[in-house]
Amino acid sequence: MAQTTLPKETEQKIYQMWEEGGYFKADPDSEKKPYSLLMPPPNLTGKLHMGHAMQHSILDALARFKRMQGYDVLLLPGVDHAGILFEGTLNKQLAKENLSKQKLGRDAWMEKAWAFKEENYNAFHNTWKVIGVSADWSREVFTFQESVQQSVVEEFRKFWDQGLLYKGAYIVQWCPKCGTAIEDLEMEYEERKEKLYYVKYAVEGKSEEFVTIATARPETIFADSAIAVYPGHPEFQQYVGSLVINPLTGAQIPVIEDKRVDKDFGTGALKITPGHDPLDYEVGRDHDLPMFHAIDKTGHMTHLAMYGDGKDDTMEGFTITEARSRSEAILQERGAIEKIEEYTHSVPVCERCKTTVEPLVSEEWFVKMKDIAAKAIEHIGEINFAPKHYEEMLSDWLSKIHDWSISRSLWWGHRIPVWYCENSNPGHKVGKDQDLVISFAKPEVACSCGAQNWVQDEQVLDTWFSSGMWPLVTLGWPEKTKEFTKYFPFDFELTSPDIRYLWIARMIMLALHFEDSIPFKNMFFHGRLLDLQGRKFSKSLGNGIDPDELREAWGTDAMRMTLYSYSAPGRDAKVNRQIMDERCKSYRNFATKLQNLARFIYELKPEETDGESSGQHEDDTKMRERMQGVIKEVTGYIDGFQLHLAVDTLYSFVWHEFADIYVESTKSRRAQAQETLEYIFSTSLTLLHPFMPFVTEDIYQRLYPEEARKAPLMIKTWPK
RNA sequence: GGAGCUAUAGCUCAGUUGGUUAGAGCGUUACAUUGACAUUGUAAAGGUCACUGGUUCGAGUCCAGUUAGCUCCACCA
Repeated sequence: MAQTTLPKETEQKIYQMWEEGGYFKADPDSEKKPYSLLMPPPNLTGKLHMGHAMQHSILDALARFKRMQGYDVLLLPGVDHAGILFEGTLNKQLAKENLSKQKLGRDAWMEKAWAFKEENYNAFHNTWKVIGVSADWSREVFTFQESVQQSVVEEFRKFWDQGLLYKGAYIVQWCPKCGTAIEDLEMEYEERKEKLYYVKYAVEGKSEEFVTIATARPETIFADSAIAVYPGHPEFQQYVGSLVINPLTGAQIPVIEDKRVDKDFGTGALKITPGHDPLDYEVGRDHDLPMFHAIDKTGHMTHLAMYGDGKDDTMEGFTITEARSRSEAILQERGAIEKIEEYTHSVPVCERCKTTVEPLVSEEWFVKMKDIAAKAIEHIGEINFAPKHYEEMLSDWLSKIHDWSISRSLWWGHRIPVWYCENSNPGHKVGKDQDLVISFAKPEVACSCGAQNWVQDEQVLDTWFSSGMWPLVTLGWPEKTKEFTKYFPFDFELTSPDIRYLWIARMIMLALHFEDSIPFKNMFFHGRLLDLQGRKFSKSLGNGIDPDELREAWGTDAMRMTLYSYSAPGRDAKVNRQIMDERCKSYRNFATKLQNLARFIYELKPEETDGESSGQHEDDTKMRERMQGVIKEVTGYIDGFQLHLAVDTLYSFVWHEFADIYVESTKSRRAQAQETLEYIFSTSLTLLHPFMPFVTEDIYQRLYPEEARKAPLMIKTWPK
């Protein structure tokens, strides 16, 4: 007796049969009405996990359902190059071989990167195919393939022509480990117990008078350019306009007043360090304060970290942690510390590598988002969200949007397609008149110096700059291909709620901006599978469940059914391996039930009619009516993306209404009921196919060899 | 500080538009077994649907509030 729903080899054979039959392929030339589904491209790191298995199972069920309903279905697959994540993962691996970006250099590193890409990429295909995804593999897209690179250049060029791009030195969140700017959305906060230092700044000319500030980061005192107090500070107001002495550098800095200083925090006075804090950056800008950098992009102290005139009075090269304790010691020595408090606060860390993020000023590219977001807000109602309330959440976020920082100091990504004339000293300002060309390849024209001394911008684009275009680039944008005409906007897209702002909001904005259209008609947010404590599955926690293991243990169809049972829109579920096994087991048993029903109904068919009239018994009529009801219910549930209800309905109908009650009741009048038995069973098989494609196809092939020779169950007409 | 989600059987979850005795899987208990199926069947135990109030002929379902948990956004000198 089989342990799984079907032997692996049988599943493989069936998949191969489908694929060779060309049933996965969309046909833009066909007369059939289109139904297009877009696979969220998994990140090119590691293997596919339970969340992917969930997404792909849902997509596949819908695709199969629509195909059976006679649509020309396009299930478009692809993979995301996952800029920062991929680069981080690769660098970690390289570190084990004692290699690094620096050691390898760009070209050698890229070679490694492409090899790593291949490795991951192939692993993806295996998982996809074994779980039965009926995607049109001939149209698969990788976000870093050349055609997409060309599309991204067009995207960039259009933004530029529309005056929506700008480049400049702004304060950004910088991850020293990844070596790049990241966005607010790519940070998370870690609660940390640190110290809050109350530091005294002596008032110039009055050695006994001080302005005291509270800071958690004494190492940034080197880059202070002012002290700000809130307006009307009872103690410090009198010093506004005076100078105070920086207790580390000895520099004189002004005391200013600013209403952004919180009078309830610390002493009501704030040191202003425009180079290393976003709020200070703004205050500094508004007060025309100079900007200093005491910390560099690698997280080490710069030459500004001088606390005396001596050659050795420097912290240059110190890490931030080292500099902090050293600064504390020096301030103590100098009597500049009034007190130190225990202080628990949240520290921003890089979501990818958990390194503390340093705000600093860097030269980056930005897209002006206000108008783009406004248009998205205007049209977002045209998208049908499941669950409904996500529409408002996205709309809220869009209304509070800020400019999008799109450049990343990485190598794995779409290179910014901007070429500067090497000799024209592009400097740090980029304006429309700059000697600059937007181009995928090196421009062939002469630049201002008369030769072709073009150099390309060193940075790459944020990975979401290309994935935000996913619904467009997968259909050949900006070309108006026949695929684009037929399949855009997509009928269905889904994702985990985690990336609704990073990704979903971007796709909506970009499609409306460039094509005046929503990117998809239905947007489905599935819930997440969490561990019993409600934590996300992660490598570091080791709490993940490998979909491959479930598949091996119970069979693909059993795993798919389990995932559908957890697919209620927007509902998370807490599971562990045991709970998943229990569900899988019940669906594996269900598959066995189907096989046994098939054997009973078809193989143990009565030879002769047993004298009963072949006319229908009252039970038969009732059963057929009930079947009609089930068809309606299931169709309705799938149309409403309630796969969990569809699956539930079929499970209890087939097992408990049909097998347990009806089939039992026909044993005394078997011949008379035979026709109805076959009708109910084959119809159920058809209805189950989108969810349990392998078992149902396998049974169908055996029971209906004649029909199956012409066409598999996969494209049998959906019952009405 | 702002927003959202969740609370139903021992566990994990369903419960479509408010309508008789609130469901499933697993678990528990008793019984059944040689003609499709022990990967089974029959039956049973187990729920004041978080709490309080409201709307209604009628509320797990709608409204308000309370409590608890989770998530997101903003801020964190």
